Amino acid sequence: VTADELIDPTDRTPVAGMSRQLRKALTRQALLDAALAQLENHSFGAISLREVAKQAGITPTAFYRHFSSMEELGIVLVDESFSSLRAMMSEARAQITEPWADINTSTVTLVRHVREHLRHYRFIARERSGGIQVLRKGIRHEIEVFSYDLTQDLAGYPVLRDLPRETLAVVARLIVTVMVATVERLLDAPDDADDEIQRETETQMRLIVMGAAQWVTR
Amino acid sequence: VTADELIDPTDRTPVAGMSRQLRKALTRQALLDAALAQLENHSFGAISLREVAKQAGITPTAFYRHFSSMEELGIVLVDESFSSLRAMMSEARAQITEPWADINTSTVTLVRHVREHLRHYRFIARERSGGIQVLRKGIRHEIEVFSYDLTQDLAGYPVLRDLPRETLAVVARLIVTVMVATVERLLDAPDDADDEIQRETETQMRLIVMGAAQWVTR
DNA sequence: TGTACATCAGTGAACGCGCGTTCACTGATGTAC
DNA sequence: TGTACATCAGTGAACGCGCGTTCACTGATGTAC
Repeated sequence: VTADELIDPTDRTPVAGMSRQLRKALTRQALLDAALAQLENHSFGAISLREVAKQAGITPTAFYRHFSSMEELGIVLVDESFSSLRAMMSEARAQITEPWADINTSTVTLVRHVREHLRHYRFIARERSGGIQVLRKGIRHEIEVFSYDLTQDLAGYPVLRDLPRETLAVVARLIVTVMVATVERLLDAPDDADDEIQRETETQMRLIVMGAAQWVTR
Repeated sequence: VTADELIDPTDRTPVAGMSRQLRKALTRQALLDAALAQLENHSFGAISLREVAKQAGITPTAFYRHFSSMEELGIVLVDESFSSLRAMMSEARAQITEPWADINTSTVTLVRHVREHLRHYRFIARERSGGIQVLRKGIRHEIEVFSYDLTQDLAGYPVLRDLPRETLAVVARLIVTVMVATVERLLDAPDDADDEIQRETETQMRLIVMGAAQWVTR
């Protein structure tokens, strides 16, 4: 099996030595990629099993060898979308220093990460408020967990040390709200607006942390 | 024409003295209401002309006497949804006093207004990120105008007077982001969470304004 | 006021289309001996 | 190592369904005289 053969998962010509297991995994990924491609222009509720199968290079019936329904594929897509975000976050968490430096680092990282995973973020942003309940619930849950983790991180900053736990959670949810809004802006904006959006987000984060630092002494 | 006859716009039995114009207006509103009802459970891209016509009490073909397509109906629905919000805002604008009191008033008003216009807000919240471009664009435009108006209002507060105009705009967009997030939370939450959500939003708004007031003196 | 004609909101049959899902099948891969 | 059988990813025909849209129509409302 050469690299070229692996590169095109829609090539279903028999290849000596490629195991059934590997071919199946490639087709499965081709289905996920085909769905993600269609999701650039349509919401999840508007894409069809037939079109996804077609673009992945299989017949509609073969789809069922991989997923029991489009909904099941959607759930896998939510997980796939968040997994690289989770990886990014645990890297970032290892490099925490102090708020004012971290705000710059994390906003720059966020903007770059969105640009590098546009299709996943577009999917998440759309389906977060979309019509398919199970996807909406899954996405909201991931974001809640994210907010909770951020509350923990905020508690580590000396400048916020004296805030009650519940207030820290409110601040964390506010920050996540700003992050979500930033993602939405990036998805709508041309590439050359990235720096402008990053600066605005950074300003907003600084405002929030300044307000929070004042909070306890008001 | 009695009140009873006017109450049921799906009643198409001839009524002496009801003008064609009035009957047509009633049917048109019945179509908009039917669409709004279906939008409680489905995104706009997922509701059909046939179902909307059926629920409004007319045949699918008669739909075209009122709108050239579902998309056109959607645009009217966006306008209808924002009109009561705009009315609320211009009322609120007449009662501006000082930031700390206004934050409480406006968050309480927002929560109540969302509860009173649930269907419209749910439609807007979904389609703001939804798959139908013309609706998304329309909604984003309305929100931009809203942000611009808020920038003007903020400029009137003595405590923010010394902030540069562009910073005021950034603060205004941050506040609008929080408002949008609040609407989304209200749509997901049970009625008895309203007070909790209102308090959290109020806290977030106070944090932001405190941060902004500090901004100029940093 | 009465009559003849115009308007037009709503009807019902019909169309072609893409959809999800079923079914019996094919043939390469995998395994038991 | 060779043979016979099992597995199973993918095929292709077929189904019934709801969709948007067309068309010629009906009959109450509206208007001109």
